[in-house]
Amino acid sequence: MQNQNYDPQAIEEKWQSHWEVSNKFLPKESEKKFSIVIPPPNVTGSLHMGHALEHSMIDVITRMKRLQGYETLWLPGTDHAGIITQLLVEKELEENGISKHDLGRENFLSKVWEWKEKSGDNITNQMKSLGMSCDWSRERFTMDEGLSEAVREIFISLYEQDYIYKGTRMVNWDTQLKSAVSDLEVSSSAENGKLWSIKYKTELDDYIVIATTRPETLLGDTAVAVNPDDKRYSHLIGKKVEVPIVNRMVEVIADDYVDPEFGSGCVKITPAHDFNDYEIGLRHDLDFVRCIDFEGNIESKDFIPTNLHGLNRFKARKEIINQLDNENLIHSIDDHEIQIPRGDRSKTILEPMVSEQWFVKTKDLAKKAIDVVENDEIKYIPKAWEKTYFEWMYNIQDWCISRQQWWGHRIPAWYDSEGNHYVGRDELEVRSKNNLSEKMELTQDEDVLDTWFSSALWPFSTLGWPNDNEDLQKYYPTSLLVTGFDIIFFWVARMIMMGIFTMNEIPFKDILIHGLVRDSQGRKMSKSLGNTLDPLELSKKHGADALRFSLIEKANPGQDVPFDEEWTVAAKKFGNKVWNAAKFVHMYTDELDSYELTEIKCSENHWIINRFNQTLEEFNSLMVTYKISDAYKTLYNYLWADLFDWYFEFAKTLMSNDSSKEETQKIIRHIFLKSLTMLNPAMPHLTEEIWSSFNKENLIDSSWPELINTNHDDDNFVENLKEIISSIRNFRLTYSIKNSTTISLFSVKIQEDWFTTQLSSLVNAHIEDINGLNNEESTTIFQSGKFKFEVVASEYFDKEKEVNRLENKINQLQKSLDVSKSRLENENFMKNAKQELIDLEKNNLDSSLDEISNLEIALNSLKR
RNA sequence: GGGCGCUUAGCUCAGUCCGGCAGAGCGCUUCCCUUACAAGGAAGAAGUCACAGGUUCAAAUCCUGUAGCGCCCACCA
Repeated sequence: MQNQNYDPQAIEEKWQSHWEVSNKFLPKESEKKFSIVIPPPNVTGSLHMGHALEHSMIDVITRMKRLQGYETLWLPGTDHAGIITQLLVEKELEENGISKHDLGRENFLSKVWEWKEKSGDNITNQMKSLGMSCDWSRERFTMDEGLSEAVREIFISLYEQDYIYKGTRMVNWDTQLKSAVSDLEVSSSAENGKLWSIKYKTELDDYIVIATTRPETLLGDTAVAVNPDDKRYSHLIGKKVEVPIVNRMVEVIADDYVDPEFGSGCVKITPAHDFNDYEIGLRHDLDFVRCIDFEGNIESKDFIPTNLHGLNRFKARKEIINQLDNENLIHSIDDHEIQIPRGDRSKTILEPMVSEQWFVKTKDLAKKAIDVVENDEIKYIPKAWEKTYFEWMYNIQDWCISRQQWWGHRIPAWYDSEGNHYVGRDELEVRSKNNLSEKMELTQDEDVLDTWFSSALWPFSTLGWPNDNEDLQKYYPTSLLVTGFDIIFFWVARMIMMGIFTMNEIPFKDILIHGLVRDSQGRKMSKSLGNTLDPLELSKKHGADALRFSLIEKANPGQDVPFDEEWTVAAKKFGNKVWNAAKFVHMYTDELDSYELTEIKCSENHWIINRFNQTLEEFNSLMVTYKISDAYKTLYNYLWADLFDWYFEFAKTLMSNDSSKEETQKIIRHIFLKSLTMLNPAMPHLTEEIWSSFNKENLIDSSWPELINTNHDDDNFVENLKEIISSIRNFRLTYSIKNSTTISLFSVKIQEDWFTTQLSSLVNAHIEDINGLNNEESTTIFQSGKFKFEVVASEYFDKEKEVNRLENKINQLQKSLDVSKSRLENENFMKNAKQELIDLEKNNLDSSLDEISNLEIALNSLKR
C-alpha cells in the first residue's frame, strides 16, 4: 500500500539506486535494437536547463523503447572540452599566482586531470538524480584510452588517404589563447568603428586615398588595389605608391574584388592579416609581410619604427593615427559600422594570421554526407534543418584541426631536425615505417586536436572501435541522435562525415533537433540577464518527475521551450493527482483475487476502453514522429479528464451495484495500470512507486500497452450522457440549486437503465415517467442525441431567466443549422463535396431540427 | 547581401503537408471542503486565425504580395 501523500523526495532516490543496482538500464537481449549516444556534456560542467530538456527527451524515448521490447542502450559520457577546460584550470592556477608555463606541460596536464577527476562525476551524478536511464557501465570520456586510440587511428588513416594535410594558411588566430580556431568558433558582431581615409604618396608625386578600418595593418601592406574598370585610377595601375610610416614602395594592382563605389575605390592590401587580402596576395603573388605577432603585438622588425615595437595592436593603431596626422596624411575620418570577429571562447578580437596548421580536406567527405541526407538514409526532424545543413555542407571549407593548446589529443606527428613530419601511432612506429635511424632526433608535434575531432567519432568510438566487438556490431549505426541546432555544423555534420569514412555506414538514422530553453518571456537564459534556472534546484523543490514532465510537455521537435517554474508546479500537481487516483483504485479494487478480464457488458466500460485505445493509438503515432509534447499532452488530457474525472465517477456508480461491480473493478485496475505505463517514461519514479504497490515486478521490466479488445463499437451514448450531466450541472449553478437537493427529471420513456442510473447518481436526480407529469406544468428540457429529460419549472427556477437560456441554446443550434442548410442547398457543394461530408451535414440538419423543436416546445410551455 | 522560420484566446502552443462550422493546457470568472485528491471538483467567459489580394461551392490551411518578429550564413576595405 502506498503512502498517504505524494512526496517525490521520498521515492525518487530510492528508485534511482534500485534501478542502477539491479542493472535495469543495461540492454536486454532482443531482436529489435535501439541505441543512442548522449551528446557528451563538458566533463567539468554542470547540468543546465538545456541538458535537462535534451536528457528528458532522450530518456522518454529510451524508456519507451525499453518497454516496447527493444534491446535498448543509452550510452553516456563526457567530453574533455579542450579549450574551455584548459581555460578553467589556467584561471584557477592564476588565482594562486601560477601560470601554466611555470608548471610546464606535463605538470599542467596532471593538474587538469586532477580537476577532471574531481568534477568529472558531477554531471553524471546530476543526471542520475533526474532519473536518466543511461547504461553507466558503458560510460566513456573523450580522453580515455580507448577513445584516444580511436582518435590516433583515424588521424593516421585520414592522413594516409590524403584527407589530412599540413599547410600554411590564413587562419583565425586567438591572441589570448595563442591558438588557431576554426571558422565556426568565430562570431562576428556589428560594432561602431571608424573608417580612416589615408593618403598614400604615388610615384607621380601625387597621392591617392585609401580607406581602412584597421590602419595598424598598413605596416604589412604589400600592394594597393583598384578595380580594373575604374577610370579614375587606370593610369596608376602598375605604378608604385609609398606606404606611410614604413615607407615601403608597393605596386598598384587591379583586382575585381575592389568595389569602386566604396570609400575612395582604393584598397590597401595586407596579405598577412586579412582574409580577402590573403586571397588577393595569392592571386597577384604578393609578399606576405607579417607585422603583428601571435600575441597581438606589433613585430619588432627592422622596417617598423622602434616606437611601435611590441606595442599592442590597438595601442599601435592610435600611435599610427597620431603619426599619420602629424605628417598630414589623414584625409578624413568617418564613423563606420564594422564586423568584429571574436573568439567564441575567449571573446577577444581575433587576428587573421598566416600560420602552419593541420587541416582536414572536407570536400569529398562532405559529398557523401550530403548524399545520405538527400536520399533520406538520415532524416532531420524537423526537416527544415536539412536546408541549413545542405547550405553549409555545399560551401564547406577545409577544417583546421590543430590547436596550440596542451589539453587534448596530441597530434600523432613527429618532426626531424629539418622539420619534415612523420605521422604514426608512436615514435617507434614512425622510425620503423620511415627507416629513420635511432640517432635521428624526433620531436612530437606540440599541438593538440580540435575537441570536435574526437567528438566526431563519438557514435563508434564509444562502442569500442577500433576493436571489432559485439557492441559495435549490435549498436552501430545508432538509432537516433537528439541534439540542438547550434551544433549541427560543429558536431552532427562531422559525425556523419567521420562515420561514413570510418565505418562506411551512417552513424544514426534520425536526428531530432530540439529547441532552446528560454525564460517565460521568451528570452534566452543567460547569466548576464540573471534569468537562468537551475534544474537541480527545481528538481529538489518539485521533484525530478515534475521537472521532467514540465519539459517533456513542451518538447516538440525544433520548438523552443519558454520555461516557467509554474509549469513544474503544475506538473507536480498532476503527479499528485495520479497518486491519489492510485489510492482510489486500491481502495475499490484490492479485494479481488483475480483481475483477469472477462466479458465486458457495461457501456461505460466500453467507453473508457475505447478512450484508452484512441489515446494509445494517437500517442504511439505522435511518438513515431517524435512529437513528444503532443503525445504527453494527449495522455495528460485523457488521464485527467476522461479517466479520473469522468470514468472514476461512473465507476463509483458501477461498483456500488453488484451486477456491474466485479467487471468494473477489473477494468478500472487494468486501464489505470496500462495508462500508468504510458506515463512511465516521462515520470519514471512516481509511476514505478505506484506500480510497486500493485505488482511484485518492476514497471521498468514491464511492457508497453497494446490495444484492448472490445467487441463494442463506440456509440455516442456516453458522450450524450456527459452532455446531459453537464447541462444539468450548469442548470443547478444557474439557479443555485444545492447539490443536496434531488431534482426530478421526467423522461418521455424510461431510458436505458445504465444511463438513468448514472444520470441520477451523478447529478442527484430522481427519474420519473413523463406520464406522472401534469400537462399544465411549464417545463424545460435537456437533450442530447436520443436522450431527453424534462424538468418542472415552478419547482426550481425563474421562468424568464430560463426562457433566455433556452433562446440562447436555440440560437446556437440555429447557426449550425443554417450552415448545414445553406450547404445542402448549394448545388456546387452537392456536386463537389464528398458524400461523407454531405451525410454529415444531413445528420446535423436532422438532429438540430429535432433539438430545436423540442426546445421550442419547452419554451412555449414556459411562456404560457 | 543571401537563406530559413514564425505571427491562431490574456499566456504557451496544436491545427497548415492532405481546404469542410476555430482546439488544448495554463490563467481568468462563479459556485462547491461531496469519504481518491482543495496540490481538488463543477460550470463558464474568452479568437477579424498579422494584413491585402487571388483560387475554390468552401480558406487559419493553397497561391501572390505586404508588414512585424526571430535565427543562421556572408570578405565590402
